[in-house]
Amino acid sequence: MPRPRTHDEALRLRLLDRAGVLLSKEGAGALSLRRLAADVGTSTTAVYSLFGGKPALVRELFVEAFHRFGTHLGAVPRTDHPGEDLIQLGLAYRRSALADPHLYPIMFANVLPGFEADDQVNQEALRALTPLIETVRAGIEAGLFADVPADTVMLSCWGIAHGLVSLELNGYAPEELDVAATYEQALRANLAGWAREGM
Amino acid sequence: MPRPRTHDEALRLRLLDRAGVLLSKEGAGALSLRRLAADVGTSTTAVYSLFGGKPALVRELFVEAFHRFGTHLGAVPRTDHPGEDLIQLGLAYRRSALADPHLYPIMFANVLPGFEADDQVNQEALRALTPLIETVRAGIEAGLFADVPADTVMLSCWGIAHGLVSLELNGYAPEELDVAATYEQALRANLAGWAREGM
DNA sequence: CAGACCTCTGTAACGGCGTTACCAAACGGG
DNA sequence: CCCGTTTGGTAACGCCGTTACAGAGGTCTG
Repeated sequence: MPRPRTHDEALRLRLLDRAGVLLSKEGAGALSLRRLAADVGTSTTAVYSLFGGKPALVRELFVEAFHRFGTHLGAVPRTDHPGEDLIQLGLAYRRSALADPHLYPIMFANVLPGFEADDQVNQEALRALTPLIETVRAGIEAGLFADVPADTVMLSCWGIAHGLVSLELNGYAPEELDVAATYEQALRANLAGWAREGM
Repeated sequence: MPRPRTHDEALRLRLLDRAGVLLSKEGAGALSLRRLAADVGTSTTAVYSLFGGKPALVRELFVEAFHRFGTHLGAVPRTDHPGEDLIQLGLAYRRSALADPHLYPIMFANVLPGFEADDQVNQEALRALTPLIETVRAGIEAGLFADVPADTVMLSCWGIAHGLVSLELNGYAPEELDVAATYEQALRANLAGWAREGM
């Protein structure tokens, strides 16, 4: 005999949406339950009914961020050239991060105190990276890389993309540098470094 | 006719030291002025007299973190082989980050709300990376790399190190992988990718 | 159709936070 | 010796996340 869900779903979406906007436009410090509730026209208690608290709401943003991220990566078409596919994945990685820059630190830096990604949500999140894994595997099967485990190449590709994007978002890219071009060059260099001798 | 500095310097150091310990052992959420003052046996007002507020205290931790970081990097000897020197710098980079893992996000992720590194402190901090810059320049002069700007190679080396260390600290390294070995492999691959054709 | 019941959500409170106003104490200079 | 200045403690303010409590409003039962 529960009360039927009336405004719940709509309110839930409005809260999540507004939380994302607050985060994207004003950063992590601006995301307070009181302000969020006031903006949406409800009370802080709603967050506790619908989510369970602030960390739980942040958790939803976390999976949402990875979902968008996975969409960006999944949109990259697979061709018969895994090497070039990896480059395109890397470019999509950066585009996704720059699309909403405040979502990126939620995924990869623990920028929201009180929220620690548990193993379950983490593994769920990492599914966004399956295009990367599969393309690395395809590259190995195509004989592109030297004899190293797939995880090694995968972590290296992820690392260079994450590192450069993270540095760029934190303002550490030299001003006079063409960041986009440098980024792509670095992706290609990293890939070339793993190439089988003579390729 | 100012009152002489009596306990100031000692109290100042005790506060900074304790703040570093709190940060390293319990994370960013545990660093509150009230707790810090209580632990050191003073009052929160002392922080305002000695530093000017919490962001100012965090700023001191920020420069301290970069100072230790620069010490680690500066301890790497220069040889006649800039390529190998770069690898050793990369290894020192990771050692430094793992030495006190909670200091690393202070430098490169904005994990402390309310503190944003201004340009002055940022440029001062980046001096810790001068060994990296100089070694890249030495590599270019030695003809190690293809014809690309020093900043490009430098950013790439920094990016792969930062990216892998950051992923490792956030628990994203696959468990079955030998992270240290993979890290060094990735450094070498990245370097090889920039190498002049036929080197 | 009426009343019991459960869910939802607003009000108000609690403890903790950073910050600030105020003030007593401590020391150097005249 | 006392005055001026700095230091740092007490207490308050306005935030925050969280929670106890109560009222409102649909839903099933009789």
